[in-house]
Formats: sequence, structure tokens, C-alpha cells
Amino acid sequence: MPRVRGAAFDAQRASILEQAARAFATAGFHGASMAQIAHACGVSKALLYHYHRDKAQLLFDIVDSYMDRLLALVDEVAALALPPEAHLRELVLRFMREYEHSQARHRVLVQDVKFLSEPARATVVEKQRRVVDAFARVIADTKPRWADDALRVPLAMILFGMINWTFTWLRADGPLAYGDMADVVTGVFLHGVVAQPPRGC
Amino acid sequence: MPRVRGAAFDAQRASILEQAARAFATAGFHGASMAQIAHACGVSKALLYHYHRDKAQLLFDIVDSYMDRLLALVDEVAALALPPEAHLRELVLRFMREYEHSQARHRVLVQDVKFLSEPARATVVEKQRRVVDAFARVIADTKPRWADDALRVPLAMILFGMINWTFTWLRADGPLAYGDMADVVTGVFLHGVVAQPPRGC
DNA sequence: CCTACCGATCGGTAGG
DNA sequence: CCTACCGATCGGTAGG
Repeated sequence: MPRVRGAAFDAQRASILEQAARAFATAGFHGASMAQIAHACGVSKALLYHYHRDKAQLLFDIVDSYMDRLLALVDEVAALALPPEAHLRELVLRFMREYEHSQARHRVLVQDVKFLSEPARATVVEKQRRVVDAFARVIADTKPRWADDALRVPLAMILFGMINWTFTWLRADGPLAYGDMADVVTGVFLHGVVAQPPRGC
Repeated sequence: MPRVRGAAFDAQRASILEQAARAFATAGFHGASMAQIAHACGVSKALLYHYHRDKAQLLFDIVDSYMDRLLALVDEVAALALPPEAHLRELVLRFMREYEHSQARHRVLVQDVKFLSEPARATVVEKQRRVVDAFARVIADTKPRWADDALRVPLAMILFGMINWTFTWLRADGPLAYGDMADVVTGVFLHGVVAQPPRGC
């Protein structure tokens, strides 16, 4: 029985990243043991160390590959060359769809990046900065009421707050779908909750 | 040298809660050891167990007392009997001011409540539910564009996302003050970022 | 209110 | 001599 070495290697590596992300998401980086992760993967603990130098490297491989996916999303939407409000709406929709089937990875990104060693953390934070900056540029194109340059990033962070907080409470199997929530998020961010505009007609 | 037992007891207890909150905030619940916390307090590890049955009880005492403080804030603002938009503005301002000098407690509330035992967690979650519900009622009073009852809580969660995410990136010593950020958050939530209203005049 | 410890489990690595 | 893997156990340290 010949083995396709490369393919099996990659598949097992992907399986380990997925199971480790789930374990870190539910128990936290320090609360999840390598033994638990190995058990969830159906492999020996020693095998984990064949694919990842140590526990911190496993965490890094999860969040760094996830940030690459989010950066790719940013580029995909930019290629559509949409007008500013539609561009932002599409970004929010695609990000929330991505979160929906990456809940564990996303939770790990939010809660465990601080446990990385400094050079590894800096790599991830730089990629996060590029995503935030891409959102900030699109927001600036919508001609916001706050034109102050010092508020560019804070406005983007307000939007990320709306998006990122959603996955802490929204149930994937609940009555409200992620896609519907993306519409509400974009609507509130662009035009607010209140029906009447703030300035008289 | 007579000892005023009650006062010293309370002061030491408060000191332990503060140092433990800092340790949990930076290292996570499982990453912070009882020995580290004891050292930060300048006391023995055994003393910690004089005030709190175990590590989980210490975590509970931090977040439960913090939720009591947030519930008190809700009542204080309600007593002002403000019109809906001003009511919401005041709630956001006072919550963000509270976060400013409770950064460690707040971080612990967000990231470590999941490590409590189920009855303890339920107690905290119930208090969180009451805070969210209070915000949802004020939001409903502002005559939102989304009148659907199923969106009452999601709209409140969007606002909490904006507020709660802020403390993950806003530096207390930076150029942007929490009070200024509270104004921007309320402005975006009520009327959106875009200067032009969504409906024609 | 401390020192001295425990049963168990941690992340990581040995030989084969 | 290599890569891919296992059962067993290392030195330290966790909560209590």
C-alpha cells in the first residue's frame, strides 16, 4: 500500500490545527493540554511535536494562517472595485461569514495572541494592523461625519467591535443568521439605529 | 498594638481582589498562579485561601462584585429620568468611565467567566443579562429603524461590542480620552458614521 | 498567617 | 541513514 506522503502530511497537519483551535477556544491556551489536543486528534502527543516545535508554535500556526485568510478576504473584496458603502457592506458580510465557519480560530485570535512570544506576536499584530488599515481607508471613503485623521483607526475599531463581539453571543443554530446580522451591523455603522436623521430636513 | 480586625480584613481582601484581577487579566485564569498572585500581594499563598475557598472562588468574587457595580451604574442613570437619546449617551459615558479605572476587572469579566463552575457562571450571566436588557429598553425608546422585537437584544449587543472592544486597544495614556471615545461611540450608534442621512430630504 | 509539603499533571523528549 | 511515529517517562510546577 503506497503512501502519498505529502498529502497525508498536509491533511494531518490541518486536522491538528483544527482540533488545537477548538481546544484553545474552549479551555484557553494554558487550560488546554497537549495531551488533550493529541487525544482529540486521535494521535500521540509526540506526533504534535513532529509538526510543531512547541505549544506556542502550534498557537502561532493557527492564528497566523487565519490572519492570512482574512488578508486574502480584504484583497478579494477590493478587486470588486465597489463604491465605498457597498465596499464596506461586502467586507462586513464576508468577514462575518468567515467567522461563522471559523469560530474556534477567531476566538483563539481574540483571546490567546497575547500568549505568543514577542517576535511571533509582532508578526500577527502587523497583519491585524493591515486589516484594520484596509477597513479604515474604506470608511474614510464614505465621507464620515468625523473627518479627523486621528479618528480613522478608532472608527475602524468601533466597526470591529460590532463584528467581533457578535461571535461571543450569536448562536450559529439560533433564529438570527450571521448574514442577517451583517446587514444590521453595516446599517447601524453607516446610518445609526435611529430612524430620524440627526440633522433637520 | 491592637488590631482593628474588620477594617484590616476588608482592606486586605480588596487588595487581593485587585492584584488577582491584574494577574488574571495579563496571564489568563489558568496562566496566573496562586503563588504569583500571593507574591504580588506581598502575602503567603496560604493567606489567599483564608479569604477565598479556591482559585475559582477568587475569580467569582472579582467578576460578581464588578457586575454589582455595573448594575448600580444602570440604576444611577435611570434615576436621572433623561430622554431616550440622552439616557443612552449617559449610560455609554458612565460605562466607559468605569472601564477606564477597572481595566483589569473588565478584561477578566470578558475573558475568564467561562472558567467558572456552572452555578457561579449562571449567577454572573444573569447579572449581565439584566444590564443588557436595561440597555435594550433604552434603545427601544429611541425609536430605532429596526422595530422587530427579535432585534432588541442584538442591537444592544452591537452597542456593547463597540464599548467592550474599545478597552482592547484604547490606551489610557494615549491622545484619545475615554470620554471622547464615548461621544464617538454614541454618535455612531445613534446616527451612523456617514454625514448624509440615508433617506432623501 | 507561614513553611513545608502532597497527589496530579504540565510541556516536552528519551530510546527504539 | 532518513521520516514518521509510538509507549513511557523526564524535570519542574501547578492548585490546594
